[in-house]
Amino acid sequence: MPRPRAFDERRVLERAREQFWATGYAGTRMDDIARATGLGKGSLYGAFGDKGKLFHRVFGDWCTAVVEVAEDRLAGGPDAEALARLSGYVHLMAENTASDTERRGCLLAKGAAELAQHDPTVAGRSAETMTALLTLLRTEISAAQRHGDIDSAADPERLAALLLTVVRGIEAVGKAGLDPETLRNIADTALAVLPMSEGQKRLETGCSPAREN
Amino acid sequence: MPRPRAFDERRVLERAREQFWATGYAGTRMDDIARATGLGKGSLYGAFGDKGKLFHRVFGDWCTAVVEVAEDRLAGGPDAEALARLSGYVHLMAENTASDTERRGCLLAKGAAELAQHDPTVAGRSAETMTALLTLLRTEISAAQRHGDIDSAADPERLAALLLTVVRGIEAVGKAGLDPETLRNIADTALAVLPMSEGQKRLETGCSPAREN
DNA sequence: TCGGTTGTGGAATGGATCGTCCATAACGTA
DNA sequence: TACGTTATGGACGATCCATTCCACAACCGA
Repeated sequence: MPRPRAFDERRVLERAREQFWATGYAGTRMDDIARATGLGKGSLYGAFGDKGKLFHRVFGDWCTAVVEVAEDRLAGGPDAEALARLSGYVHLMAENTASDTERRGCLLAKGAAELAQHDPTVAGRSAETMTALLTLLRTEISAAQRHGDIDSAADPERLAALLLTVVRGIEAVGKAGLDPETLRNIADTALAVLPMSEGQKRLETGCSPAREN
Repeated sequence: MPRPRAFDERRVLERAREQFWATGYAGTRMDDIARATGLGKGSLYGAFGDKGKLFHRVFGDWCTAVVEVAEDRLAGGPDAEALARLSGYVHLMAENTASDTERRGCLLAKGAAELAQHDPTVAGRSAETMTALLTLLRTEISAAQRHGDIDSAADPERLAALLLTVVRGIEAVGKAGLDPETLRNIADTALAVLPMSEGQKRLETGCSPAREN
């Protein structure tokens, strides 16, 4: 019976994400979002509540996407390729930051930096996301250990935390101004220093493991 | 001849820093700073220009301090202790984040995340800071290589970039919600996976190198 | 075709915020 | 002690921004 919505909710959220991504939470005006989406204020507020709720929605979707990218790259596949999957993931993340010519960074980092301290929803969601990424990385490291690539004496939990830190750190130093080539090198180096099994020839720290992405 | 200032500029900048640190640039009101410092708006604007200039001043001082901490911990000292200095520095940075119970994070990361994209001054200053930290780390890594601790085949530039990424990454994942114990473990792990010289017994990845701080 | 319900979009509102202004205070010097 | 100069701090103005409101439009079922 009611009048149906004339807009595509997904598309509106995409536009809103662009705005928040570009100018942060405090720096984005609802007018900007209204103009970017073509919606009137009434529709915007009717559909999403208020600015905070809209941001939470966008932020949550982003976090979901971050984990999904990791799942696509990491989860599932033979143990023999676990190390390659890890390498592919870390390089992909480095490449994302390296090619972010507009220096927008990652909305997860940006949002957490701006709001996590005062907004429990943002804090909780970002913490969940970190935990999910940690689990994915740990699983793959264990797989690579089972296959005999990574030294089985190493604690997979710790190596996973290190890799997560490197991935998030690349984002941070990239935003802080390090050049793209350096960012790519960091990904290479992080993978090169992973402790390999006794039998494995240790990769040289000075050069890169195979880039398969 | 003129009436002298009744406030201590250093103290005012400290208070302003607290505010910007706690609530970010956009989230801090000049009225807050006026109240926190006890200054009236007239004095504030007369002494520091405007909100942007005041932030630049605070941000610049912070960056200087970040580099000074690194210099204190890293620069100068015998090659034989270079590895210990590196360890001390990385652990100190991890400890700083781990003990930041209010989750304020680092103003350098926060400011860069919020403003670097649109504010060339902030972008430039943060990039300078990264470069300075890189240089300090590279120098120490070279020293540790000379002394035969770190594998001399490794590229010190790359290892320095990796360590910088880990340090900044710890800050990022800490703000994103990882627990303090994990943060400390990350520092341990990062140091444990550094490529050691042939003759050196490789540290176990599962446990920590000596903590001297 | 018609009524009820919900969507739409722009005008209006109320509060907050940056920066200015100015009357006054405090200091050094003559 | 008197004067010129700068500091002080609170009131003020102009702007901005999140949110609400409302008159109207669009759709669906009867």
